[in-house]
Amino acid sequence: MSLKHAILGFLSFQPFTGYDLKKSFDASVRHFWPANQSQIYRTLAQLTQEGFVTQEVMEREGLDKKVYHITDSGRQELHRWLAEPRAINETREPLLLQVFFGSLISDEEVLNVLRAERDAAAASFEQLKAIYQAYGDTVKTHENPRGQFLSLLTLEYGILGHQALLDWLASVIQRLETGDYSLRDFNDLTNKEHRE
Amino acid sequence: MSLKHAILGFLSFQPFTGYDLKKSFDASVRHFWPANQSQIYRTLAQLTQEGFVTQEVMEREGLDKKVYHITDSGRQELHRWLAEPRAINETREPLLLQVFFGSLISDEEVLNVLRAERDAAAASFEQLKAIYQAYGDTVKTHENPRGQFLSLLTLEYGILGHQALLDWLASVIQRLETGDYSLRDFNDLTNKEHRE
DNA sequence: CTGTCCATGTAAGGCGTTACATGATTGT
DNA sequence: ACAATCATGTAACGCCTTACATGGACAG
Repeated sequence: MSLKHAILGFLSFQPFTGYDLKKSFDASVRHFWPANQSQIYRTLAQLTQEGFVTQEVMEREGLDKKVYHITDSGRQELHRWLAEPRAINETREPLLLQVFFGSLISDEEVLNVLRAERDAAAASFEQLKAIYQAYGDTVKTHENPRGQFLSLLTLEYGILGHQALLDWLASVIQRLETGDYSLRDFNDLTNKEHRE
Repeated sequence: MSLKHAILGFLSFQPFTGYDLKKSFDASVRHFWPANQSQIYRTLAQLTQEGFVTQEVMEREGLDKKVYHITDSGRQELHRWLAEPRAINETREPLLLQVFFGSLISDEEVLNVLRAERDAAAASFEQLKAIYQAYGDTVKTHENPRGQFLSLLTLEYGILGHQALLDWLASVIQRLETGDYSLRDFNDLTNKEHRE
């Protein structure tokens, strides 16, 4: 379970309450690992049970506040998970199902779906670039340049991915608008490996 | 639930058994919508209950064989779903968590993870291209050129996405190997919209 | 005095995976 | 004789989402 390890990751930086963890997720990793509140609380309970975190209870008016700390065995587990290559990750894309079965609906209906996707993708593309540009200069001055660099790489990934998506969407929309059923040619793509 | 609609999609082409549906998934949409056998059977039971499919029982030796047919209300539901724009789809990328928290492990450990990912991605990239090239010429001669074209577009998407991924991985690996913490410059990227 | 922020959780249900179980037919 | 293919399912567990519930503090 990756959510466990994402939480351990944040706690390895500093102790957090469930509430603050939620804010950290939303502020940094939500683009590639969204997490919701109830999930975070449940997972913190599990982590506590497994001995990977401990809770420090701060008495408050109303409900008590619980600050979570990572334990040594938590750090060990996190390290193990981070350094371990994962097998291929399976992705599910409802949009592609819509395209795949697109022959069952009209061109206008397909285009409607594609244009909506393009608009949404364009918006988050701009958003990612804005964040990227806002933090891009902070690497050298950051207390931990390597860590800052690595975390910004995830934004790079998002930007490049969105670029590829927008590219594809534009070309698909154009082909459908003109009734041109021609396919892209990928023969120019160098595949240096597997060649003799 | 998209699996429901993927199944309805296949059944809109022709009746299938659960077993054959599984093979159809594996042969065509597994790259963007993997489905396993028990899930398919459970979902077929649900669809039957909802009146979107009917079963035709064929008596056999051993267990009976059940062929599923889509109903009119199933076609209607499928159409509705296909034509409806979805909101943004959330994606979860364990690899990016590993990179984001990469400051907790060594360069060699990060590189190990990234190289494994690159190798896996390169393999599925080649696989996608091979399928694409095998079917690329069939559009014009296909009984349903539009449908064939649309289904091949999903392969295009996969190929472009993998290209972007491999691109990113190569450049990240190179920067980490040389200890170069510089970021990509995306200022050249045209964003024609949102500009005055 | 209304709403937002801080902070905690429970309940229920849907989606997905893994493992297990059955049993005939066909190919090596 | 053994394995693969055809074909069906159940059980159990894990992950994720949505909705609901509580309650003080503080700002407009």
